[in-house]
Amino acid sequence: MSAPREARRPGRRSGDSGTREAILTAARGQFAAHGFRGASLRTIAGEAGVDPALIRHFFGSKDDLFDATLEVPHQLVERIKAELAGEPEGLGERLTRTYLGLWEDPATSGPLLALMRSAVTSEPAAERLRAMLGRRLFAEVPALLGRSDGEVRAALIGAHLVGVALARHVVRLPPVAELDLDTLVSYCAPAIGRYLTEPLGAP
Amino acid sequence: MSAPREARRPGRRSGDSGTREAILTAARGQFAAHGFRGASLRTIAGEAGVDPALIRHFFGSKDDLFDATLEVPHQLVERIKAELAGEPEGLGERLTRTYLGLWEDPATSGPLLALMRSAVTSEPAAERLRAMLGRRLFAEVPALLGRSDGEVRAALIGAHLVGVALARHVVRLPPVAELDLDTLVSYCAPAIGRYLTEPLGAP
DNA sequence: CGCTGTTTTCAACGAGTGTTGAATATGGCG
DNA sequence: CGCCATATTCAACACTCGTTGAAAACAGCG
Repeated sequence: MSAPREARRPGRRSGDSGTREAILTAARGQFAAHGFRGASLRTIAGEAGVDPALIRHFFGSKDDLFDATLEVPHQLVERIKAELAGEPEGLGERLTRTYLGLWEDPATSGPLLALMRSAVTSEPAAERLRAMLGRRLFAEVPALLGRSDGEVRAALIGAHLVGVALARHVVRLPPVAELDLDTLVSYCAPAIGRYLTEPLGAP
Repeated sequence: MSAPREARRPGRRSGDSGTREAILTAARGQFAAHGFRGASLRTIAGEAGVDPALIRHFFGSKDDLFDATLEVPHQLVERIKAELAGEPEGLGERLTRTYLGLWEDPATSGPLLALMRSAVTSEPAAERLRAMLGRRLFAEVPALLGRSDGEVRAALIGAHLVGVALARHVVRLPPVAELDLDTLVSYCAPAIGRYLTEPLGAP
């Protein structure tokens, strides 16, 4: 089934063993699959073909390892901010396509899953998410959009999109999970667009 | 800090000790706070002022206890179905107010939180949620709405509302969490209404 | 009263957790 | 070559977890 099981003796390996990266990759996978609490250092180490003690040597505690995993989402926030700075024509559709597209690519969906699974279960992780979104995204949206109530609009849009991603990729609810990306985008984009431009509140 | 610590000796207690209900209440609280994995039988038992072994005596395994906790959400599904059967005038607003209102009342928000936290982290719980929504809600929506694509519409509405509830009550994202219910409903209701009535897809 | 069934605690097992200190091998520098 | 820093494993500690079998106290019925 898996790699040869000759018990490896201690000591440094030959050549450029990309062990550090292997651990990070395994950690992302496990955090994405089971959340922060559900993922165990022993499983992560096993998947990386490594002793658990090595994780501590490289990263310190389990929390520190989780932090090291959160670099990618930071880049994603930047990507969305860049999108918002573009021309407002068709912004709603581009936004939903970009965001939902991030969930289709395993390379980016992994960290997003990990963040979601962990933020829902552990308060410290939720705090990190709040800080990341609040300080780095919402704070700049009003300026980018040229509207004073941009923060609320951004939050509503985020809530809707996250809800769709959750239904599609976490709970895998049949109707939303089985649509292909293009039709799903065409369904959601109008609502997103209206949150961007139309007046808020009751008519 | 807490109750008197006289070590209680074994044996039945006097009178009608509502212990079974106490365990259920504590379980709901802990599952809501930490999800299925994060909640421990020992903590639940401690909060109910009871030995962990008593949980097994009443409910069996931890999974069985969790199942016993899921009665309330079943009732909530029925409540939403009743709403959908009402007159279509202003249905969007009534729906979002009803659903988001469920999250404001601690009695109903507890089980919802537990379900959400657990469905996101554990696949069996997600399966239960899928079954509950798929069989008991989505299956009947097309008939209730008198539209063939009612299932997709219901899923999109659900995704949006769940996303808002998640932002407001789980992650507690400032803009959405701090609005009072009425304005929040007035912001979201139009989008929900359009998912109910307007043609789906790109213009 | 005595018997039976239910409720309750106790003590413990076995597995899994994060973490730690020490031992061993390799790489690269002087 | 010799030396030090780095990479790697091993063995173990101190917990916590879910689960279990048995014993003790009470309730209610005959």
